[in-house]
Amino acid sequence: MIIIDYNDKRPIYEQIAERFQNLIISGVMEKDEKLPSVRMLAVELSINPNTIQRAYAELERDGFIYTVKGRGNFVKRDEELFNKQKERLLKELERHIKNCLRQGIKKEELLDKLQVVMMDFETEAMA
Amino acid sequence: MIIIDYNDKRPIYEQIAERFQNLIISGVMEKDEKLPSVRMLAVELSINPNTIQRAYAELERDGFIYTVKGRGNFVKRDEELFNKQKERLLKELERHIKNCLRQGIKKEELLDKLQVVMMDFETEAMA
Amino acid sequence: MIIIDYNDKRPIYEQIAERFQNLIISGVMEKDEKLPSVRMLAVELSINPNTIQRAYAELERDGFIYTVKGRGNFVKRDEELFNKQKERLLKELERHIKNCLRQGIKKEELLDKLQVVMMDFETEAMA
Amino acid sequence: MIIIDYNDKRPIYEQIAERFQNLIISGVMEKDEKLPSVRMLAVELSINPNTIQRAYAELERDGFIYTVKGRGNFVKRDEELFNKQKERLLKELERHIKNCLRQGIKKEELLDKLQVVMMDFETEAMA
DNA sequence: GTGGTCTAGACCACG
DNA sequence: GTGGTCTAGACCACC
Repeated sequence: MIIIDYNDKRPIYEQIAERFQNLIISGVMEKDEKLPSVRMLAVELSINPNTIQRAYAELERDGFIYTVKGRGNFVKRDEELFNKQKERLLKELERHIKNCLRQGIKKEELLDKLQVVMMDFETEAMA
Repeated sequence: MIIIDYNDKRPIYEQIAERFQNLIISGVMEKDEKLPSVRMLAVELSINPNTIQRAYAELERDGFIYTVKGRGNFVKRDEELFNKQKERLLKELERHIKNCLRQGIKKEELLDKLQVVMMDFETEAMA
Repeated sequence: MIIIDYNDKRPIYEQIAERFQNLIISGVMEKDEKLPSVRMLAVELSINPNTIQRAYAELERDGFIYTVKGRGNFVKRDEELFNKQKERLLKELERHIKNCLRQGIKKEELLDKLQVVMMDFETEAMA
Repeated sequence: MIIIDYNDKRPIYEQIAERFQNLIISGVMEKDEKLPSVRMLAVELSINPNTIQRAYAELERDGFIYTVKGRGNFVKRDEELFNKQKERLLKELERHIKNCLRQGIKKEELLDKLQVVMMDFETEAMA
């Protein structure tokens, strides 16, 4: 369920946190569903439990999961939060698009790219 | 001409390199134009000369400038390179758009966003 | 009668103990009144009996209840104890007020807050 | 400047973070003042650098300091943030006062306590 | 020299 | 068995 990309420059704990965030927001993981325990996931990914712990701490701090000591971590699903997250993503996208334009990429190229990616995504989702 | 944002999480050398890259690709800096000397820019930004040095090294490695020992650093303008850079940017954009879609942002929202940003950019460019 | 807040960071046994403590000191639970049995309460709250056990142990240790083997747990009501408890609370309040002052909250703000809360509490108590 | 209380139940990193927060909000530490380096403070308090690191990470996340890699951590001073922090403290105070009232502490006792603490604080501040 | 990440392994509190 | 904290020590990126 979780894949670590060691070529990715971002820290491992961030990759893990982002991955779960995706699973939660997209609805693949349901409300109150239990996340894998810190230790088990650590073994599975063969990384240190501390690293998982940190990813989970991040997710809890950001409101995506809640922790019950002695029981585990569970999905939270806070719609309001999801909207905030969406806005953050769009903001970042804006920054990125502007950067593209400033470096001379044409409007048409951007529109094309967007169309293609959306098409890909849909066919992928069907499979 | 160069502004450092200390709140930005990216390393300083990267900020500087990116800024010059923008100036070069957008054509503000012309072919064979001289970049500020390492020492002068270091004083101007009151940062360590090593940091400037590294930014310039990065730019040279990526083919945006060329270095003449004892004379300075100069803009290169290699069209083929610009295309590579464009592709890199579009690749990154693709990744980001996919991320948006996976987190439940609708196609229409993305298209809207793109339109708005492009409009903004054009009016901004006129001013 | 007892509500567990899983968002609360404090351990469950502490929440339960505090809740009973409130009921006892406020007089809602009378002297020699029987507390729910460990097992029944555990089932009712669907938590581990050990947790209830620990809450009761805490209450007994602090002198709020007494245990009769094979019979159950009963409210104690020891006025002297209540005074100790009061002092503990006031001590904690003192620490907190000092913290407020150190962080630049004005005397007037604190007094205002106190007045408002006391007013609220009285009208609430009447209802 | 920093004291760790090993009797305090709260984690060390939290104590350290709170202490700096106090110093910053109260104005003892000025804008852009440098905090002790992670390693130096670790040696001084004879605790592990990771623990300091975590305290600093917390402070940065909460907006009290900013980090410049390779240089150190510096005081931020964001007035808006301070107001939020003040409200948080008052909220907590409210909760606490209510708890006192519910456990039968009289209004007069609370008012007295407040007066005394404020007096203490003032004379202490003069010294 | 600075901060940031990660591992290995320990201990504690909780259920 | 669960998560939370801490230590010791290593390595990296940055300045």
